[in-house]
Amino acid sequence: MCGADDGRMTDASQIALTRLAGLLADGTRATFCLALLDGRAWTAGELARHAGVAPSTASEHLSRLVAGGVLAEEHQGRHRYVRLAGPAVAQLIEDMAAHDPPAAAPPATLRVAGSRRALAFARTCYDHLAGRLGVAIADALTGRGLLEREAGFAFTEAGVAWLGDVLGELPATTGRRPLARPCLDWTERRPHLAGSAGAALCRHALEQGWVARIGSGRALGVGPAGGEAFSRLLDIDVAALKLPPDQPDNPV
Amino acid sequence: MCGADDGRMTDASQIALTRLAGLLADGTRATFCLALLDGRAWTAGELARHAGVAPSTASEHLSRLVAGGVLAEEHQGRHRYVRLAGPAVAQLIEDMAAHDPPAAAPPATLRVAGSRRALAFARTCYDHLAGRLGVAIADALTGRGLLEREAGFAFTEAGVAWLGDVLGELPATTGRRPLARPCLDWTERRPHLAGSAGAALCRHALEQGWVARIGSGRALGVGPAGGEAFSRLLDIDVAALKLPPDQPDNPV
DNA sequence: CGCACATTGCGGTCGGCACCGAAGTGTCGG
DNA sequence: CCGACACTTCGGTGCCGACCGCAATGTGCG
Repeated sequence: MCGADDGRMTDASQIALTRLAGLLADGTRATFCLALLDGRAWTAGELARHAGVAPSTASEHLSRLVAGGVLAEEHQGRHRYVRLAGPAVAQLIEDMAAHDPPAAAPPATLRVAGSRRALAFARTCYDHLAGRLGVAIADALTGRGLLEREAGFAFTEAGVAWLGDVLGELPATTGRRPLARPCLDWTERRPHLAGSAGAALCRHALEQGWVARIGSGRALGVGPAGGEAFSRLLDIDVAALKLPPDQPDNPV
Repeated sequence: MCGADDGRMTDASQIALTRLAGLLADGTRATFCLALLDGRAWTAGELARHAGVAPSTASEHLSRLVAGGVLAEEHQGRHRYVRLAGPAVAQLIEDMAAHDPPAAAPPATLRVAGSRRALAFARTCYDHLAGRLGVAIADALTGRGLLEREAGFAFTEAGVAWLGDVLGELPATTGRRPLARPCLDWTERRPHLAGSAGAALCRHALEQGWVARIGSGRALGVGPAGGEAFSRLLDIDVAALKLPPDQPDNPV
């Protein structure tokens, strides 16, 4: 009745299946994909260091993953940022990683999901703050008339004064690096504050103990001092950021 | 806050991911798995011929797939039957095969699902009838007092008469092969009729045009003559078998 | 009991691929 | 304009695995 040309269809599926599986069958590439499960965009060098391979090796792997539709890439200056191509790919990788060979393993998927949510909350991007916290800072600066969004980011006169007040001194502006620059956030899809001011603010936050690195990655946690500081300086409610508004509460 | 020991967790996921992906990254193994997507159990030799490799090669691949939890095996006489380990594995393989590299391909999943349903309906098993049709035949024979289920299958006196009436002659019983034997159906999980009577009935159904092979596999289609014959001989409603009762209608 | 057949185990061969180091290209920042 | 840095490209090396043929094992059937 039906079932004609099953052979051709199977052949096409076969090459698609082996191609995708082959991409994930390598330990280094699998390490890349699992690291990218946090939803962030990583640079090629970061992934190389994370996996313990030479940058040239990582470059080849990334090119292959991008060509295979597993990753999406974006060039930003001298960096090559890569992220998972989409939620379907992320789901597929989680499913495969969760698949147990003989006996069941503890629910690893749960921990990955939790980790992903934590990382979307606050992290560093290159040398400045990103994630929901970074976006909230940019929003608060704009809302209080300290930062202009027209033609890229630019601090107002009041904004420069605020910056000097917070940091104790203004960041050096000797080079060509602008004081403020917008940087697209990879998880929020909205700009956060980059440039020398963004870097100085991030360094200051780390030095003051407002935020602290979690583990060896770029994830950040906000301590009590940070909650107080962000609330006092910019009226940001850090606790409210930890659960995104569109995602009430689904601990799986 | 959270996120501790992410490294260990990632390592564990990494080996699980590469292990599973490595199993599916080979063309021959992928061909096996795609063939098994029909839900049937195949013998090692059948899969070897289907993929065009030596039996020894197929044997190694199957052992690896079984050890990796992708396939489940069952030994029946001198045959080694393998099938997908479970619906989760089948879903995973379909998802991976449907994943498009650069541009999207037509919905192959639909066709596979359709094919699978058709194959679960009627097929050959070794040399006799299986699938829902095979199970229905065994049920009808039992219900009409032609077949006893105690201590394996055994035809009653009326059953032997019915058999001779249908076939025109009784199947040879010279060897040690029993006239009737139960054979567990892989998709229905219930026994159907094997033995020399099952083989003779299958051969007769093919010769009379009651059923016909679909493509090169073991799938069978039931023609008009078959519908009439099964209804007249055993009061089986073939049309009702085509949609399983517990699965109303979900064309995906 | 003996033949036929399905399957498995074992060496041996060969191709593919992951890896590195070194050299080249483009960008950032002073 | 120049140095530092991120990344890419290009040989070259070594290992892993897919494949086969042959021999051995176990089962079904006459």
